Amino acid sequence: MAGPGGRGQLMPPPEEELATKVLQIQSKRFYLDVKQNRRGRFIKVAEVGPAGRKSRLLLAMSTALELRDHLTSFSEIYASLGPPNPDNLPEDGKLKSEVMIKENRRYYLDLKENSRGRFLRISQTIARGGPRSQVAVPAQGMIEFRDALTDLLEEFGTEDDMSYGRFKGELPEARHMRIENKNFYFDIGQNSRGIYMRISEVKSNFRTAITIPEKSWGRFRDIFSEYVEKLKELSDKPAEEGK
DNA sequence: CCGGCCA
Repeated sequence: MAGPGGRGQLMPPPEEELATKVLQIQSKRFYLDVKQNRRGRFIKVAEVGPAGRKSRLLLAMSTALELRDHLTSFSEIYASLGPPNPDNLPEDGKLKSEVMIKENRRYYLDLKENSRGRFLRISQTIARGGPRSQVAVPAQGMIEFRDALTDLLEEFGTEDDMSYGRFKGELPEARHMRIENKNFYFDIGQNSRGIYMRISEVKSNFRTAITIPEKSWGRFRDIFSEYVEKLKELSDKPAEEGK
């Protein structure tokens, strides 16, 4: 019920709104809001359809940056596509797909085509089988959408948010590990001080994380191996008095 | 002038 970070409703988290951009793309309106709460800055994307139907999506700034970069390659692919041809569509209608993984959230980007035309579906899942929020951007509007994100990121992205670019695509992918009832997430990131690994431990409504600079990974590894050896010695040794 | 969706 309570999502990660939900700590009861005594004190609703103060949420500050920093900026809003409104895009009109064909019959739809998109609101891009930069907001900020205790957990940091994020962009809320809200889609309002012609009948007032709404759907929304939350993006951490670093995810927004990644999405911005994907939008560039999605629009290149879109531009290179010939006229719609129902005969040679893939089964699922997907012309190109990407997945972005951000801690316990997955974002699926799919350039799709149906009888109405082409569109980019951006959908977000929290845990497996969990709620799914999504927006569908008409393919014609991807560039406009990307430019709006770029503006917001340039103005409101912190140095850490924006520094991801240099190594993008070269840094190892995030990993996830489930051990008993704990989830561990490993994310490699980069900021002005260098590369780091963030290890998050996530339980139902609790999370903690540490950030380990890349320079020290070797020492961490040495300490781990040392402990692994020590424990092995202990368990190899027949039971007797300690020390 | 919409309208897209269960990994």
